[in-house]
Amino acid sequence: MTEYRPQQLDKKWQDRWRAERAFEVEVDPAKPKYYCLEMFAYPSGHAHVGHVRNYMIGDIMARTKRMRGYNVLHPFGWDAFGLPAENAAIKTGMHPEDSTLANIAHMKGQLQRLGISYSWEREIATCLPDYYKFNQWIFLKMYERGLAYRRRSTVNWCPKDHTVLANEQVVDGTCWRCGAVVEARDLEQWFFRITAYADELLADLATLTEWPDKVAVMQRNWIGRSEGARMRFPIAGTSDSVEIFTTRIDTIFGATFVLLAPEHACVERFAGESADPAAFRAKVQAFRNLDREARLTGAIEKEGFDTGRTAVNPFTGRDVPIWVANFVLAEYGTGAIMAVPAHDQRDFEFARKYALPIRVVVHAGGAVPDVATMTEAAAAYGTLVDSGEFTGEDSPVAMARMIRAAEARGIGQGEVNFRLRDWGVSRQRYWGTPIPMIYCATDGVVAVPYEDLPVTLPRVGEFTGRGDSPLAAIDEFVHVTCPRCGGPARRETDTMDTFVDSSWYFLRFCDPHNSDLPFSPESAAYWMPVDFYSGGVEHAILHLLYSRFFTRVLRDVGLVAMAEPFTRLLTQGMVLKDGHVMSKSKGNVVDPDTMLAKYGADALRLYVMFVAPPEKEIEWSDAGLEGSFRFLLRVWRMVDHWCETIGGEGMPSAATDFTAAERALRRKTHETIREVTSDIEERMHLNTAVSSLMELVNDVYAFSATTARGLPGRAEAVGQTERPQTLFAMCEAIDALVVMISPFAPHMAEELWEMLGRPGGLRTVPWPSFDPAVAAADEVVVPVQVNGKVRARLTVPVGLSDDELQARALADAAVKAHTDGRTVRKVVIAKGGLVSVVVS
RNA sequence: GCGAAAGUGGCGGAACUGGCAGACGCGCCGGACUUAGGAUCCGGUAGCCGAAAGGCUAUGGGGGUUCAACUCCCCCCUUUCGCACCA
Repeated sequence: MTEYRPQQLDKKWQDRWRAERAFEVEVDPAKPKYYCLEMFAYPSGHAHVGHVRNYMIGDIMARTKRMRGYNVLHPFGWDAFGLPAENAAIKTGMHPEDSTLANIAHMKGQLQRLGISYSWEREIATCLPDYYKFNQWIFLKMYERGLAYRRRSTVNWCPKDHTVLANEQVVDGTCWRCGAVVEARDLEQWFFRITAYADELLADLATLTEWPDKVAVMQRNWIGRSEGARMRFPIAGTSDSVEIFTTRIDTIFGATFVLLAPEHACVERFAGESADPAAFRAKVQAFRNLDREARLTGAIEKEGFDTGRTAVNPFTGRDVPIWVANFVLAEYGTGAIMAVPAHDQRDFEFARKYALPIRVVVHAGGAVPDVATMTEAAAAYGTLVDSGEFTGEDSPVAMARMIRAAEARGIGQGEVNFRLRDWGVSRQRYWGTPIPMIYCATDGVVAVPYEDLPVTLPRVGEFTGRGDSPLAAIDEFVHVTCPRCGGPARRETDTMDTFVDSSWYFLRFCDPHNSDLPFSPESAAYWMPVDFYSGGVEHAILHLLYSRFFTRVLRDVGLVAMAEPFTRLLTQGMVLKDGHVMSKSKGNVVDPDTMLAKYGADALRLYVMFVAPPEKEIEWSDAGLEGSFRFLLRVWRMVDHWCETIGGEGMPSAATDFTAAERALRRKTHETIREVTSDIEERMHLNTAVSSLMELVNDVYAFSATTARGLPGRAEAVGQTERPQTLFAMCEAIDALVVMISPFAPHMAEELWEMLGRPGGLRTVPWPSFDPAVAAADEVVVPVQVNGKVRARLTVPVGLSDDELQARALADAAVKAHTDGRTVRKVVIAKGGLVSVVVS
């Protein structure tokens, strides 16, 4: 009896895999490829069980696909730039580069100890110049194509620390560090024109058939396409006009005032032309600050004030007042709306509050709303009334006609609007990719030439968290000569959003050491798209949308052929402890290394896979882990018990004369092969794959008890010769078991395979194949229902005719007891093999 | 408020296309082996009635479609997640 020592096996096989470069791959056009990827990690320091669950899930797929004959790319890397390291530097003084590299080293060790089959030679870290050089390269390509541009935009500004804050650093409207009330401030910032791809990003969601619906829906809502019209309302007494966007042009005869966002360009102009510009501007600024604060605390009261100006409703010709309102969004549409209080709830509340006029212009079903008494807006489509030549038409028809009329008169046109906005990528931070741009007094904005890349991030000595971007304080960095005129110039000192890093890293893995290009088109043509991608649902919108955007840009640049980077997506559930998400601050993390010391990597992997389907959240349980460990012991004992009789390279020759017990075991073996294969590859139900393996083990134990060799630990007749058929059936079952358990428990499986004397490392062994002839039963149990209740189970030969089956069912004594004295109205024989008798 | 997903034994979960509800595991109960068992092996385990055979009731609640519903349809409740003034 060989003892199971998981810690020794973990080390033995991990060392051997590394020495044999077992998981390194090259492009091989002769073999089908499979690109299996888990979202790379932010190197926070220590991975807990919640993090590593995802890597285990991917590893099951990678290891299975390898044995299924695929050339499997399974890489890993580090999303190594970001705010936490910089904040830690402010607090502890440790340089972000030092802390990040130390964290990476530790976490890499953790993953290796779990036996995740990564191609470590392809490891990348986004904070290294050989990676972020190509962030800059892609940025320049974007700039050339007009997809990267600069404009003023609002940021959170802490007036005390003189610094820009990220949204998550704003707590209840105040600075997270000093508590000062955060202000809105306009800065020049770089943007990526993701909206240029909005239509394509939306339409192609339909092609992502192997994504969870949930994620596609979230992206669809995020992009938020809406069809409507843009209309010009002339400003009374001027030759200018206010442009509005509406999706309800059919209600335009009820538009009784116009509302502007506080940031709207006209607002500043009206302020300047007003009697008391200072008072006017004070009101506007109050709205802007309140707006940002309220976004975090919840709904705000709708407020506004009269600009004193009026516009002309182009359809009614009447003058309508122009107001500024705090709930109108500057970023959406034109930043101005026509208010139709009778048919829009927000406009209705506003009109009631400030006693503005209301006109009903649409009648839906039911009572006609009365302006004097109505308590809410009537938002439904209906038939137009009091709408001039459009009166009597239904809303959808009226909308189309009104847009045509507006276009004919030159006062507006149909327009599609998106909720999606361009992506602001500037960060006034240190620990990120420098934006490769230069500002020259003579030449203006100049791109850094490609041959000068990378613009290397200089090492900053001290982090105070105050003032501008830390890079702005480094003279050698800021002062450059203009690449165009050679004169003095200034570098951009902002860095890029770290979402840039993660928007193309999956492409870098195809060719991670390329120093000329982000990756070669040939490598991407072979490996892309990612066949299986798994990660947290918290990335359902931004990361996945940005990655889809980048892939399209790189397609248009000519580096890749396809548009969608991820064929199949799995969003894995979180791991909870005591009902809460694991986190260092809550003190409820489960450290994988603690579990490894006790049970080894295989038991931990098996437990996490078995306890629930991958996409569901799980509650950590020590008892469950213990149970998985016991199952592995059970496997170990059985294989150990049989390996001297069925071991070696020669399989017992296939016999024909099987006993019923041997046939039953072979049937179970092949059924298990079928179920485990489809559970892993198709359904990703890893929990039921494990339970199928458990059932097989239970059957092997039952079969073993019937043999001369008996059960492990109490072999009464060790050495007695078994029938070759018995050896064949046992050998077939155990080989299939060891191979199929290997994605879950790779170290133990390798060791058992070696103990069995089988040639080759397991990754080179083909996955067992399902033989339907062996799996076919010769008898089946058919339940018989009478009026929907099961009253008997008949054991009948396979292939019995429906007529014969019906005859036997009705002849059965237990069935008769429920049919005697009644009339059989109907007998249904279901495809699945079930007889349903209806009596009355 | 809008959108999405989910609700099954003491617990985690299974049931794939409408076809035997509760696979598999944890826990618990019993047996074997044993100086011992918290190891191992075997068996039992949804609830209620019954000595048993068997019967009845059960998949959040209420209706419906069907020979047959965890599964499909309608209404309601609860939970989780996402979006949250998008004109």
